[in-house]
Amino acid sequence: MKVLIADDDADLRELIAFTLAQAGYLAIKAADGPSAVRRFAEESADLVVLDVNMPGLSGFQVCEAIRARSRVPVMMLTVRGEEEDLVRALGLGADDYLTKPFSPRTLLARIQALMRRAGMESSAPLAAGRVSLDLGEHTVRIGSAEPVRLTKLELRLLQMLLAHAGRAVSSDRLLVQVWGHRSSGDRQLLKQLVHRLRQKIEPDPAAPALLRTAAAGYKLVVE
Amino acid sequence: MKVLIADDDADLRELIAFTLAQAGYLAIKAADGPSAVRRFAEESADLVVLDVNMPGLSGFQVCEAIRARSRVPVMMLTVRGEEEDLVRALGLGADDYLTKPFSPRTLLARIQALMRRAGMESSAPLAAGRVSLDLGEHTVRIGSAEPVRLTKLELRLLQMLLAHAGRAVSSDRLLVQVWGHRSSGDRQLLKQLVHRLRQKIEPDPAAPALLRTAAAGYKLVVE
DNA sequence: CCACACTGTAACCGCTTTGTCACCGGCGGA
DNA sequence: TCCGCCGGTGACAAAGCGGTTACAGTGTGG
Repeated sequence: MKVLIADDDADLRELIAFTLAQAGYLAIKAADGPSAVRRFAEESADLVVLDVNMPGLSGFQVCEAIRARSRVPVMMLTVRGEEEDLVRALGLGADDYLTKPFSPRTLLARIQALMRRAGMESSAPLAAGRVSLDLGEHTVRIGSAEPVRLTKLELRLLQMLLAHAGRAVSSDRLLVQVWGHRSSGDRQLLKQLVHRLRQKIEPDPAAPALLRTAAAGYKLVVE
Repeated sequence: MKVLIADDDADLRELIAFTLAQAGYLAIKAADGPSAVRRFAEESADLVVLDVNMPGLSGFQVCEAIRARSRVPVMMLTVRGEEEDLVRALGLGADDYLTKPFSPRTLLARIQALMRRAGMESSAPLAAGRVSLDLGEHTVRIGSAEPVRLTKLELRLLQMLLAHAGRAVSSDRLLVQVWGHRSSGDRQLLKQLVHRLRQKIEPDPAAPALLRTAAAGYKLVVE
């Protein structure tokens, strides 16, 4: 599930991205209006979080541009007390509206509510290289092979690796992202999960080509 | 369009009623929880505005009662800064949430947004593939077979699956949408309901062809 | 009052998923 | 060399989940 986050405040942008990534969403970031519109088109996001005040194009203009092409849920962010903004945003077809400051939990709850409302449980598959993940169906497809069914944990692991395709992800981070919060001593779980996943997706599980061991963690190889 | 306004603060209630009346809605008023539930049933309102703090039954309880019977849009009102409330309200199936104090314009804009959204959703098709649902008669017809009578819950379940025909709908979402509240631990209910529905609509209930188990939920197969 | 339909609850089965343990082999440092 | 660490592997037990049967409570209509 891809969420586009457009905000020129780097701190806030990263905070939102981190919160959503923890919740299993794939965060796509943009720092200004024009790049938000571009990235939306490129990535075909499933939900958009838009700051009202952005350089280039305002959140309103971005919202308008997006609405011209798509009915994807849009959540607008603005500073407190600008009532005009709220009315304008909802008039432009935004689906929800949040005033800063807000807590990550609040944001997450509303985003989940929007997703639920939009009926977007399943969505376009995530893909990188020959690996494409279908979150709705809980399957991966490697190249043109038959899709393989994955369990919840396998799916989550692969999703995290896919989100950082080509780069190594540390064991600690994977533990946190897949299980939520584990002591770093719990490598055994990860070891097993990787093993099981390799059995499913590697042509030769003994010589991993896709899911490789990397410095202090693992990485997904996409050529 | 009828809007039910439930708030024990007479001033606020009248203010909201006046605002909505100006905008062309028919306002129905209730001053406490039990009368809100009663009036909702009597008047079959198209949208509900609920204060969280009310005598008799809290806004949450009223929301739960309404969700048990209807998917009408619900907007909750509460005092500022009660983050728990927000999470809880959205979890119970409320559609929007506003913190006091708010301006009448804000309320109106959000209510109109909710109405718009509800209007879009109500156009959801009642048929897909060989499955067609008659909400008035409480029946389904599979292909050209005889229509089958469904119970209230079976109808709701099928309606939800039909709204996302071909895609998987998670158990949690089905629980919220069919029963209205329910914690995700209550899978037993869903299990039973699916079983009973399959007995009615599947040619061979032991090998489901229409209502299939999918990743973390169920889906309706339409070829 | 009884019969019936509807809904909720419990218990059981079989399969899958997940957590845990034990062991192996390579590698680097004491 | 010996030892400990680390990743990989196989095996097994615990937990979870879906399907099913059975039964209890409730409300309705005859």
